[in-house]
Amino acid sequence: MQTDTPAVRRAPAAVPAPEPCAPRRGRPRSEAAEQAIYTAVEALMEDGVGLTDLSIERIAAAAGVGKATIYRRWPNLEALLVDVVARLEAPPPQLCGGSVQDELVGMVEYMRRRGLAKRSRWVLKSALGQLHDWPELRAVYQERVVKPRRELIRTIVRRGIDEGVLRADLDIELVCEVLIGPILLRTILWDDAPLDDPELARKMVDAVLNGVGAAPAGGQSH
Amino acid sequence: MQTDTPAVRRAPAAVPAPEPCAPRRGRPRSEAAEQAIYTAVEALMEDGVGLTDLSIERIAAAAGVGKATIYRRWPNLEALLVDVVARLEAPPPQLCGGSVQDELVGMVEYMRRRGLAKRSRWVLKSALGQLHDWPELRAVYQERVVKPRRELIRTIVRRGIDEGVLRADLDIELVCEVLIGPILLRTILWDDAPLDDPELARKMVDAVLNGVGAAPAGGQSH
DNA sequence: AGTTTGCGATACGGCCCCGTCTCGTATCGA
DNA sequence: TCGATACGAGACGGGGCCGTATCGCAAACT
Repeated sequence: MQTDTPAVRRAPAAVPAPEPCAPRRGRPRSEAAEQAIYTAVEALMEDGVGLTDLSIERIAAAAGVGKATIYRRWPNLEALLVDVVARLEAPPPQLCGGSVQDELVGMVEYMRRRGLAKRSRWVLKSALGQLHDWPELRAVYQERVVKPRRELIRTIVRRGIDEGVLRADLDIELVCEVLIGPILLRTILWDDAPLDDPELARKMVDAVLNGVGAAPAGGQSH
Repeated sequence: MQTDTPAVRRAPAAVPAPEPCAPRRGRPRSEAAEQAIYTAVEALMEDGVGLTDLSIERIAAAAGVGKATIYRRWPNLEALLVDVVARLEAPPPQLCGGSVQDELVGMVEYMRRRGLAKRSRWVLKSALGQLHDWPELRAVYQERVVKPRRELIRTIVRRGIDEGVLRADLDIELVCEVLIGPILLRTILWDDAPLDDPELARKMVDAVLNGVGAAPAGGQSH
C-alpha cells in the first residue's frame, strides 16, 4: 500500500535507502521472502518453464509464499520479471590489464562462463526472445547489460587498433561483431553447442585474429 | 482439402499431394477459409498482438471463421503458429557453384537480406523474437529452418577445408560460428545495427577469412 | 436422388489465472 | 503492552481460453 514505491524501481543492488519519509511502523518486510521469490523464478526457469508459463500463483507456490506477499512488492507479473532479469545481469564483466589479445580472450571467456551457468543462460535466452515486443524488459536489458558490454569491447578494440594489433582498415563495429559474434551465438542462440572446452575462448580469438582462411603461402593470410 | 492429415505436416509450399488413399468424399475444405486464417494471424500480429496473446478463439473471430474450422486443420494453436511462422520464412538459401569464398559471401548476403526483410515485415520480426521462449514452437522452427541452414553452411565449410581454402586445424563448428556469427548478431540480436551496406557480406567474409589481427606479430597461438 | 463432409456459429464444462480480501499468526516501533 | 504491518494460506468472483459437441445450411461425390 501507500508509500513503498511499488515496484519497478531501484536497482536491486546498492541503495541502502534511508527512507526519509517513511519510518515504516509495523513489521518490516521479509528479506527472506523477497529472496525466495527471486530464487523461485530462477529455479522455475532453470527447470525449463518459459517466461510465458510463469504466473503469480505459480511463482508464489514455488516460493512457498503467499500471493499477497508478491503483490505487496510488485504491481503485476511483468514488473516482477523486469526485476528478475535486471538482477541476473548485474555481474560486471570487468577485466583489466594484459595485452589486447589477452583482454579479448578474457572477454570471450567471461561470456563462455556466463553461458555455462545454466541459470543465466536460460533466462538470457528467454529474455532475449521477449525483448522484441516487451519494451520495458528490453529497455532494462539493453541499458544494464548490452550497452556496457558493447562499450567495453569497443574500448578494447580501439586500443587494439591504436597499438597496431588489430587491422585499422576495418569498421570498428564490424571488428567487434566478428570478435563477439561467435561466442554469443554459442551461448545464446544455439542451445546444443558445447561450452565446456576451457580453451574455447582462446581458440575463438585465435581464429578471428588470424582468420579462418588457409594461408596461401605457409604462415599467414594478408 | 486432401486428407486431414491433421496439421504439422507438409511444408506450406509445393506438395500438390495427390492423396492416394483418400478421395475425400464430401464437401472439400475451403481454401478461402485457410487463407483467411493465415491472413488473420498475420493481421493480428501486425496490430501488435503478441504470439502469446493469440488464441484459437481470437483467431477464429478475427478470421470470421468457426473454431471447428481451425481445429479441423490443426490440432492446436501451436501447430497453427508453426505453419504461420514457416510460411513467413524466406525461401531456402539455395546457392550453388562458384568459389567457396563466393558461396560464403552468398550465404552471408542471404542472411543480410533476410534481416532487412525481417525488419520491414513486422510480423516476422515479432514472431521470431517471441519464438525463442516458446520451447515447442522453437523446436519445430529449429528443425525446419535453422537446421537446414546450418547444414548448408557446414557443407560449404567442409568443401572449403577440402579445397585448402579454409584452415584444417580448426574445429569445423568453430569455423561455422565464426563465419555466421557476426551477421546473425546483426540481424537477430542487435536490432539497431545497420544492414544496408551491400558490401557488408563481402566485408564480413573478408574479415573472418583474413582475420582482424594486424598481419604478422609474433606467431602467437599454437 | 442420397450421402458425406465442410461451413459459421455458438453452447458447454473445465481449467487456470487474476487481483482482492480475509483469516490467524508473527514481528516490528512506540 | 499495543497498534501497525508483515507473513502464509487460501477463499472468492470474474474472466479468458481450451477442446468438444451441436445446430442448420452448403457443396461436393456416387
